[in-house]
Amino acid sequence: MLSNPDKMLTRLLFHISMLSRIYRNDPPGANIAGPCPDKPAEIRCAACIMDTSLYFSGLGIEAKRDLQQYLQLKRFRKREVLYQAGDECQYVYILLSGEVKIYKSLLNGKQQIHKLAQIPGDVIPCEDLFVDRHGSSALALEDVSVCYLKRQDLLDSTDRYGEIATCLMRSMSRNLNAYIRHITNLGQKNALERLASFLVYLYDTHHQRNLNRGALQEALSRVELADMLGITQRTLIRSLRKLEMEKLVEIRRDAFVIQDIDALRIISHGA
Amino acid sequence: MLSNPDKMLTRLLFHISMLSRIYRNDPPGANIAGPCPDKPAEIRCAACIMDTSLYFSGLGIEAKRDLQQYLQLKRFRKREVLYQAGDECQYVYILLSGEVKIYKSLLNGKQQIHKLAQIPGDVIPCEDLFVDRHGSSALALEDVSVCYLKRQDLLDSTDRYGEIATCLMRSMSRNLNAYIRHITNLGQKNALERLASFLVYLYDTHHQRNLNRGALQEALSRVELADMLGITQRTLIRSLRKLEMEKLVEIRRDAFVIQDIDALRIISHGA
DNA sequence: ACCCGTGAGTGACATTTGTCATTGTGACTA
DNA sequence: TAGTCACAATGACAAATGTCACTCACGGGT
Repeated sequence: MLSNPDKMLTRLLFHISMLSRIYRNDPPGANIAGPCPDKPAEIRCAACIMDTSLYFSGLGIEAKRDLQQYLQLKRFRKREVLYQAGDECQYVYILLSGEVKIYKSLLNGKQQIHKLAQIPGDVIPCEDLFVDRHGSSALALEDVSVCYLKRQDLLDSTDRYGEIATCLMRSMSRNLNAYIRHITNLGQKNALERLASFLVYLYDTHHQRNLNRGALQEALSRVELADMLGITQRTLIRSLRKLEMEKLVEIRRDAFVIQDIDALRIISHGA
Repeated sequence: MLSNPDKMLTRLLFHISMLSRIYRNDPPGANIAGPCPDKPAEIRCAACIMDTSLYFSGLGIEAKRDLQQYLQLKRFRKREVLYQAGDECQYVYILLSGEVKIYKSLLNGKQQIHKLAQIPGDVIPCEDLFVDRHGSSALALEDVSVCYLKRQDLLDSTDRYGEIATCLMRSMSRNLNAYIRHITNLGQKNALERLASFLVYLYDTHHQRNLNRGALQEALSRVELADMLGITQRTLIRSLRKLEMEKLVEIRRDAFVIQDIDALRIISHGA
């Protein structure tokens, strides 16, 4: 089976040579040692990969270079923790591939997933950029690769290049709207409608990223999906059953297959 | 009865003369015509009022001046609409006094209030800064006064002065965290816990603004409060009854009087 | 091939929440 | 002072959701 994230990463690595040249304003034929010859190519590529980011791709060369000096590459294994609520908020991560859940734990053991980072370029943690300690926890749902840099370095870079601030603001703005949608779902919709909304979201994001249209893979367990939708596992499965009965979606162990996206959209908007 | 918002505005107006002097680097005794002598004092004051804003007070003089040229003052009557979802997103408002609800309407007529702007300096709409059309609607819950300027002027100003971008990012960051809290409340708490959370929030924000500690006035109707907490009016009132029975809060027609904030905090964290 | 662990799914019942029609209450007006 | 209006509050019942103990199914390791 083909693993899309890895494929994407490979494609990105392919572009490194061209991009690193551009950053240094070298002529096309020049030797591509890159600006930091002491670091392995994988790390040098970090900044280049930003070109595929939804937010950072529009940056000018100067700004990119400025960020590049701080950027490092890192991988997290499936189920590995990026950070936990209460930890010092030292690093900012830019997602390259994989999926990360960001969640808050309550005293009674419940947890609320408030964000899934899955689009390359997603900034983690967007909400804690100006906070000393993390308010949420982050965990890799699959193998994940990220660029990361010190939060303070990013803020410094932001001061030097206004464009970077704009990128961050766009990212935050996008997040704000995603949160508003989430709030509206949780506040005004019943379990079935929330589930339909999630499936529509999944469908749309997969299309947006041109992933295979048939089966929507999702790394969340049933309990995690329930934690995100603000329902219990029991209710989630009841709702899944119902959508399956009505032939709107096919439920596989590891993926969902949408059979009637229009009907799902209608349900998600509230009966 | 003493109206706090108006009192605050009066106090702000009192500071104008001093502040406008500072902006122009005039000696203390100079004539205070202000940088825009063609506009009435009320409008000129707009920029100065920013000094009391949670976000803009830290700006340097140059940045403030830059913003000042665009700022205008405006008042909205109780129940007046600032903007509606779908409208062109042309202006940005900075709250001076009063309270504004920001909400999303669903097709089935329900509405979800996702934010109450009530702290002087709150930026409205924080989430639509990079969007052409409003995603939510905003309505004044009481008489409201705001500074406002064109969205594009603000963005231009942001490009010239990085500090302004930082202010906006801090504001957005604060909003993000407020939304995350809201999501967690809606997703993981029952009606009683949500209500307790709201009362605690009300208590804390009133204290933060040094309002009278006894009765917490709230401009929301019961239905609106229910719309914010994601429950129905029926359930809201049931929960209010329960807290009243247990002597944790006294319910007046126009205000809440907290009787046991610690117990409320415990309830709000989930049993 | 078997065991075992983890997560998915189920059934029965309790509890919470929603629905809807109706009544109560205070504020404003004529 | 009565009339009127909007909002607050209630009762009875229906529906949705949660709880909890349980079974089922798959995959990995030995």
